[in-house]
Amino acid sequence: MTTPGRAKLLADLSHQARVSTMWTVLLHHAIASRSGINVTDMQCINLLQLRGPMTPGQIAEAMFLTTGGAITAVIDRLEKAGLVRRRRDEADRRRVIVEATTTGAIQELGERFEPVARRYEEVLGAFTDEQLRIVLDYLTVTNEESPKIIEQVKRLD
Amino acid sequence: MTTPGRAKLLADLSHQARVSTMWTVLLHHAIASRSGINVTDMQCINLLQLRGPMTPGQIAEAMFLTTGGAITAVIDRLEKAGLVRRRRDEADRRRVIVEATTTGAIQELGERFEPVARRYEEVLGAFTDEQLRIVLDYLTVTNEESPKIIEQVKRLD
DNA sequence: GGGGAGAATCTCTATCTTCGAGAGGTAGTC
DNA sequence: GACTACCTCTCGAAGATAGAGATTCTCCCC
Repeated sequence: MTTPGRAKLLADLSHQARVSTMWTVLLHHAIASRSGINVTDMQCINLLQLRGPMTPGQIAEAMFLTTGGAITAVIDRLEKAGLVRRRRDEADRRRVIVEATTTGAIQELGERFEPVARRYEEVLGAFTDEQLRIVLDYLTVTNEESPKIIEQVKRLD
Repeated sequence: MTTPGRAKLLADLSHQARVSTMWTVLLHHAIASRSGINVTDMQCINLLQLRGPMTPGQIAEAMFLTTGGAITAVIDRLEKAGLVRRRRDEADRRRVIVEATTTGAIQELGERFEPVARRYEEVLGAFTDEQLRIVLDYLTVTNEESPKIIEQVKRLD
């Protein structure tokens, strides 16, 4: 049963969620800008760090870019900067596996933004364990749903 | 006092939050791609809808773009598409105020992605009112903090 | 061998940065 | 008030960078 109170709650949540996506994108720009790297390139690193090694084709599909032109150039730049590594898939030698490196440049990149992570955790200090577990639930559930929503958008027309 | 349980909780939250930012950026690409508009242009509309009218200079600063060329072109494209409107600031005639329109093209754009919003609310169906209030709190607090974090990143070097 | 998949290369276009011009505001001086 | 010098804000043009689309090359599978 949807009470008036809940309808308002959902509307407020939708609004704040949308505001949140705006800040997220802006924060990405800020970080990329300060790192001297491209927003696209940074997003590619994120992808590789969070989802593990991928082929250029998979990266292209996930990021809405073409294999030729875009992705090859992205990987070239990142490889040159020592942030990712290309290696042939020995099982299927047509394929290339791209993976984020784990030392050097990429560690520096991470450490550079430690203060941001710390600040985030400070903000969470206002919440009890019990409350944070609920927030964690929320994030986990929406994260699981996200790829499906993106698929839905892809098929919209 | 930080218990071992809480440390794990914070680490999990940081991780899921980072995953969430990744999906957010990908979702933005998907939506822009499907709307036949540029990611940058869409982010600009978001900004104007959520923060109200701004000058080209303010937009440029927020979006990490230069006033010349980039922003002028973004506004030109959006104005041509009927999504924003330019008007002179009568108080300071050097300034231009850019604002999102409220009818026509921009409404269609919003309606087009109704299904996404509905799906999001469906996901929230698994949570009680009480839990959603906590999530709303979380989003509100982090949204208030975001501009400060972005400022912090800008000043990092 | 022939068909197909996956990545890289090439050409063309779109978008962004840099530099500079022009219009408009502000403060100091007389 | 009027003049000057300096600042702020937007816009325009030329060069640089990133992305799309088509083609080529290597490798897999039948």
